[in-house]
Amino acid sequence: MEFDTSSPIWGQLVAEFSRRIVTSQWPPGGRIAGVRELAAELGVNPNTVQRALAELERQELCRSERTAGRFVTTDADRIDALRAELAEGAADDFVRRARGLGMAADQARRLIEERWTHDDDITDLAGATGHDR
Amino acid sequence: MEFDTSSPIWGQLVAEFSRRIVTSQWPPGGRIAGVRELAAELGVNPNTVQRALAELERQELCRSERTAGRFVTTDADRIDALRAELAEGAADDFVRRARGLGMAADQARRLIEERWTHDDDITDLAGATGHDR
DNA sequence: GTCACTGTACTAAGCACTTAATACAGTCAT
DNA sequence: ATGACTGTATTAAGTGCTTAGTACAGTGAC
Repeated sequence: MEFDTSSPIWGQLVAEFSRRIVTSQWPPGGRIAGVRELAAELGVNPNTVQRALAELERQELCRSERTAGRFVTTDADRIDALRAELAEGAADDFVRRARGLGMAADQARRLIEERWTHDDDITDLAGATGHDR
Repeated sequence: MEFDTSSPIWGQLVAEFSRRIVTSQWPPGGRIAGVRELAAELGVNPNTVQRALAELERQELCRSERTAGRFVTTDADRIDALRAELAEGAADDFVRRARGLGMAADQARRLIEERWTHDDDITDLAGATGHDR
């Protein structure tokens, strides 16, 4: 997996593991691979994985059985709440950035619709909110 | 200004300064306050401001007159391109995160519309993409 | 000339993150 | 009992970010 060097890897792992939980890639009650195995899969140090999982545990998204391994929570409400948190976080980030650029609601909506299908198109916003010329 | 401790401040300054340029808060050709003044305004070290402005210069968004100060580019096309880059970046980030959560296009659209007006509402997504219960 | 400003450069210190390398206690199959 | 697995803890090293402090060259007003 590729990581952004400009923010801590353990934080990016928290996001990735959370995503796996809400998409049931890591199903409720399922056993999570060991820190050494995850570290090898992700290409990072076991200590870094450990730190990310400790944070997931703090959020009660998983629990450690100490010697048997680590398991995803069986609390479906907690998982649904996590999904809502992540969705709202993504939406609020976009709204904050779009408003910061001075975009209007319909402009933002059109932009999202456009980027939804093709992630590597080139969009020309020049003139829509641009300068006098 | 408040900064996220989990990513470099100079990078957050690049984003903030870019925002000021595309919103004409820093108008084309306008003089940019000195590094010491900006640092005092933002509550950071002048060295950190310097690093952010050096990056803006590398992107040809401003140029240094060495002793007279620093000025925003007068190239309106470059500024329009920057606005498009920032808008697309925000949209692509949201699309990537929303798809990663398994959201459908109309779900994503509704979520954005909802978060556009009220940034601190509580949205209940439980059941929309949730578990069997 | 003097003074106040500009951008720029450099050092030293402190801090968080990441890594490698061990080490230890508990569980479980054999 | 032995060996292989679990989570967890610790140390040392290297790196990047941020800060404080200092310094220097060039410009312009007086």
